[in-house]
Amino acid sequence: MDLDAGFDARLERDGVRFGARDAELLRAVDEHGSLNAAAEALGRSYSRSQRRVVELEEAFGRLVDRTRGGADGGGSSLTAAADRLLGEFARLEAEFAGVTQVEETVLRGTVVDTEGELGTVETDAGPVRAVVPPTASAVRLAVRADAITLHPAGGVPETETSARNRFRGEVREVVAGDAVARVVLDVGADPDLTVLVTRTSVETLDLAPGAPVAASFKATATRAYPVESPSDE
Amino acid sequence: MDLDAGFDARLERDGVRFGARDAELLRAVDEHGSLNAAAEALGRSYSRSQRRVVELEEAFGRLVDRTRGGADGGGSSLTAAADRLLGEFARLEAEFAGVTQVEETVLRGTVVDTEGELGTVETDAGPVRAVVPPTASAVRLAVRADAITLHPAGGVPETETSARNRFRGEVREVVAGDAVARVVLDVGADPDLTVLVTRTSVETLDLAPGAPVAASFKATATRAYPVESPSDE
DNA sequence: CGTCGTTGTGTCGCCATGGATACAACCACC
DNA sequence: GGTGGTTGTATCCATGGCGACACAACGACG
Repeated sequence: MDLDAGFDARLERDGVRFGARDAELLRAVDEHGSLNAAAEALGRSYSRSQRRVVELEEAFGRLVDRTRGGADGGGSSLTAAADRLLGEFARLEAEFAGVTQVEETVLRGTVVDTEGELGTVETDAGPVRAVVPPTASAVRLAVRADAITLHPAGGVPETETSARNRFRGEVREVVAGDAVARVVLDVGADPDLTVLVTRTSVETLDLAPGAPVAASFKATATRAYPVESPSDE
Repeated sequence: MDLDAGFDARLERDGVRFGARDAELLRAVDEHGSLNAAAEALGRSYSRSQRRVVELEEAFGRLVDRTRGGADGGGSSLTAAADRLLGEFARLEAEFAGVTQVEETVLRGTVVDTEGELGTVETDAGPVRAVVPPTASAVRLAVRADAITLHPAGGVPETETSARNRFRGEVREVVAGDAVARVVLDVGADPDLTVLVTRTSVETLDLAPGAPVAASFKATATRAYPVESPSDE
């Protein structure tokens, strides 16, 4: 499906939302040294940009140090608070971007047991402990490729680690990238399990098609979602 | 800081964005059996809602099966495509929500080496392999609490697993929840490392204040961000 | 064959966002 | 003391999203 997942991140305080557009503006102020030049560079009107800064400052505190007059007419620069805000926003955006970019394998299963927020989901590849929604029996289980750790097939008994889920499988394919490799694992379930590891790991673990391997991932990093059809009345 | 992180998720195709508002509408159609009743229930105008459905269908394919006339006047129900779309959207939203909810520890460090998208970041707790931005030396390193696996202090040599990062630490605090526990670890760095594990793991690993323990996490699940101050010219 | 609650379609107007423009205030420098 | 490029502020206007409303089409059922 050629569906693109996207998002608009925001930081909120006192009902005021700091979004991508605001971040752009502050970055432009930082880059050009004045609100005027910033608005110009972004193709926005000065008046609106100025007002927006004031709005933001009412919620987030002083963001811009302004100087008026002088040989160069003055200018504006960011406060430390604005720097922090921008940093926080960048981190949030990067994290969201990670969600849309990292591959994940979706297994189908049914919840057979639940205690608190955790539950056990029975899948083709075996039982999986995961965070399950309060009321749902048929679920989809999404496991991020970067959340799975690989081990030698014979290694580490399950009790030795806090990763509660463990599959035994066979390497089907290794797609090596620059520094990162995508490993596709046959674990006896319909969709193969794709795992993201460093190339170093590919070597130390001797990952090649046909090799046996164990895959483990944490229950707390695995989320189950009610299976689509909301019309199951 | 009382900053709230938020987001608006969307699925996009052919430039048309399917957002939370659209999901609400489709769910209401499913629930009430007609577009009319759906719009009514959501306090929206029928005309706008109807047009929106048509817009969406131009990009995402048939979403609503309509019946006109009949004793009950007709009605609408969701197609399988709409169910899938809603499922996909719910998953996306849940995943984003996870990002804003799961705690993470942010370590400061400097990039000392880089190959491809990966790099080595030197931190107070030792070197960490992580996904690093192309140009940045001073970085913040965010590690999600649910991405860290715990092991007995003496266990598993590093080469045995694909988790390239390993810290040795001491349990400082265990906050037990319903089924999940938050473990705070002293790893010799300024912010303590918080880890999310199941209560089962707390028992099998004998996690209690003062206990020695090893924490490992994957390089591919660790992201570094340029340190805030964009004004470092 | 009329009824009734739908689905379609068109038109109007409200309102929020943001651009355009004008003008006052500022002030180091020449 | 004038100059120049800022920061403030006010006002008007264009646009888009959406509600309000009106009306045609539909078709099983009584």
